[in-house]
Amino acid sequence: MGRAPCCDKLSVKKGPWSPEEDRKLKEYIHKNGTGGNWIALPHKAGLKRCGKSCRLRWLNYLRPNIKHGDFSDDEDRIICNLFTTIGSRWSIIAAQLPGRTDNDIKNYWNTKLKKKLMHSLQPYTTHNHHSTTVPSAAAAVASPEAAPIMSLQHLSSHDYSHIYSSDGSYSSNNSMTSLLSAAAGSLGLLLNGEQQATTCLDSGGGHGIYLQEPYATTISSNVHGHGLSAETFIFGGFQSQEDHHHHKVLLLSGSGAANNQLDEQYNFAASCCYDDEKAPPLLSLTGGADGAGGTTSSFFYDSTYNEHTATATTTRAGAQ
DNA sequence: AAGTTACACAACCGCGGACCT
DNA sequence: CAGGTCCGCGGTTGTGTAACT
Repeated sequence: MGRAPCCDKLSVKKGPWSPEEDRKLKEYIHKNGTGGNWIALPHKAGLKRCGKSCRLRWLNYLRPNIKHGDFSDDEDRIICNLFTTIGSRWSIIAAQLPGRTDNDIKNYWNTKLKKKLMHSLQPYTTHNHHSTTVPSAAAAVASPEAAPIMSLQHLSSHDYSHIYSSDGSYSSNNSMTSLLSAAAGSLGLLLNGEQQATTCLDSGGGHGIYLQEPYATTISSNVHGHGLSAETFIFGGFQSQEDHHHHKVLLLSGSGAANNQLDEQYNFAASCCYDDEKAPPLLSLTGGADGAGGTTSSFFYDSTYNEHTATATTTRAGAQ
């Protein structure tokens, strides 16, 4: 048989913790430790709380050396880098930031950092050089003919990539997609309904995103053919201008493993765009992928990238 | 001043893997 | 090995408060 039930859900208190409850919990843990059993702890400590609730309160708030308050620029950078590398693995990210909890970082990302990142990618129209609203990728797809080409302010107008949705129905409400949409909008990407099959890695017949040659290097993949979702990942390419001073990295990112018929396995880091003459890279990009079912890809990038050392290849046996 | 909306943060919920009996 | 609970995680919701109308 197993263990005793966690707690009597009807008799436990919920909601915000009172100072008195905090005091009891702190006192108990200081004297006895957690004892490796959160379920039994509240009863022993004289608290009418679920063990899970006690654990959360302790780990996220009462534990010593917890850091509250503003995040530093360094912390921002670490969070951005790790998020784009491993996704929303908050506990792993928190492990890299002493004093910060996963919950803290998660909240910070959702409420501030994501917006901050978006704001740093403010677009403008390159056709007439006046400010305009950022069109989401989804909106651009819905009305491709009306979608203005967007670009970063410091990128010249010829420095475009075009991004395509295979069926023109690129849309999703998941947050990664929203981020990517906004990023696409600010990176000179134009979505429309055409398909660029030659560089397609789409294994599921769904809404792959394709970078138009000659700039295309890497492609998105829709593993299960259900549009963008948590199981879907996108990765993007990069390009540079001839003068070696302006490097643009397209933010199209994600990570994941696909157990589809092609047995593709990917583990990607992400990227962002930057102009190394104006600012250091916001995010870096590393990664690679391998596929046992006929797909091979390699993809790497680092902050010392230049057009001679960086490569990105995407090949798919029998798919061309 | 009152009502409404937006935001930040704390806490809860449900799931999956680890573990116990 | 099976059946059950525990633990930790990530997503979501709830709550308090500031800003706005």
